[in-house]
Amino acid sequence: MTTNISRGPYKPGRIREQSRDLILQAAEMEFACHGFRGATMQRIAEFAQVPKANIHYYFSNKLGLYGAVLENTLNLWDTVFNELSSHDDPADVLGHYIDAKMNFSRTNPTASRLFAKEMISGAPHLSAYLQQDYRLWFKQRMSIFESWIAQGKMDDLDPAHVIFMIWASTQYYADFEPQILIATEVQSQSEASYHQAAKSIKHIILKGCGIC
Amino acid sequence: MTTNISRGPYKPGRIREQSRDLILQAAEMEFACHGFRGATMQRIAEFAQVPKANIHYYFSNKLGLYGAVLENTLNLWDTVFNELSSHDDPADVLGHYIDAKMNFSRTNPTASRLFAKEMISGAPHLSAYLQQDYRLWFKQRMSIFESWIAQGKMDDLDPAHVIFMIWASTQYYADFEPQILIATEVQSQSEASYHQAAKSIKHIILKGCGIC
DNA sequence: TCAATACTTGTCTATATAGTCAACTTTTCA
DNA sequence: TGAAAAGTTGACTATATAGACAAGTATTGA
Repeated sequence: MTTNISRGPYKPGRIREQSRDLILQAAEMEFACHGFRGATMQRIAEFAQVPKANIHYYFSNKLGLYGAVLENTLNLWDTVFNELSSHDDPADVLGHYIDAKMNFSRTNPTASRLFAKEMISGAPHLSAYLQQDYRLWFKQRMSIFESWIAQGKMDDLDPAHVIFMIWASTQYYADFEPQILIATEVQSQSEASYHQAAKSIKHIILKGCGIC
Repeated sequence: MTTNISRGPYKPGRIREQSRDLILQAAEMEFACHGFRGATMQRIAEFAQVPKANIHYYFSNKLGLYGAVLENTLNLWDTVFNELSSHDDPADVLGHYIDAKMNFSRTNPTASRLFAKEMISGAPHLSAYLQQDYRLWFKQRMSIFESWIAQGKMDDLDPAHVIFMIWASTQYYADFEPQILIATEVQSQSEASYHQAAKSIKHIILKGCGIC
């Protein structure tokens, strides 16, 4: 009857959480597939099976929705990032990290693709993240590699390139799936095939870095 | 005065070629940055500094333009693909191929990004290419690796994963440039830094595959 | 040089899209 | 149980976009 002023103080409630999650999930798919500009609110609404106006009830606008999706994704990344811990044995640490990253590619391919699309577009919405958390993480991990090199536990390689190779190889299985499916002549990548790929990557990275 | 029926038989002439190239170049940038749906004919026209109507004189529609851009890009790819030739010495062949691919990433980053975007979107416009040329190329190169393995010239690894690792690592430097720039704390990747990266990749791949 | 052909472009149209809004229903809790 | 808050949604608007078109200019070759 009266105008709905809403946005006042609200009671959390699970409806809000559920609806937001539903929309975020649909948005992740659409943004990952078509990028920020190519995605449409209409298609997101259809995927989520809610009217378009409902999206605008939960998210300020398209950019706000995209930001929320990105934030979700970055939280997932951070979890995997931290799997590369400091430890005495490089073989253990790197082997474990490669497994964790491959597992992420397998279970969160859409998040991986969303991130890749954003990067390829020049990361216009990620500069804050890249300058802060990512930069710090990278520096810290670099020093781990450097101490391994100093201790003669691995070859004298620029650690940056080793990290890039691990990221590139593991994300490839999520991002370039069509190419992989056709090359390997299967309909879909199984858990076993991911496992096999991880094994090959670990073999090449560890042996290639002189870690054995 | 009279209606322009054009599209009849035409005389080649250099104007046509020049204008088409100009538009194709602008379109490559726009499509690489925003994907097929996110790209707009208006922005392509602005980049190329021609009126939008001019684009429609040379290309049937947006999809036709995208197809022409993709075809251009695939021709470039094929050139680099063929650098992986059959030869007795795996170290020579792979080393040369990695150099060629890195060189491609450095000199054609936009082509690499366009291809990546298309892949991440599920390669809806590349199925013909993937099913034909690519599939054939892949099979042929697989057999080269297999013969090396049979001759004990390299470790017994699934060649597919080795090829994927080379592609992933080399394309990473074009596709994920923002991440690389921030991690390495430079403003732009120099030819020297690409060379250094290629050296690291060659070290890890060759040693990692037991080719020495 | 002149007519036919190739090329250019301002203007227009139909449609798709982001976002608004007010009326409505459901949920919550005192 | 009832009123306030939270959530839903159909209808609307302004704008952006792909594409058409006709009237023009430039180029070419007989």
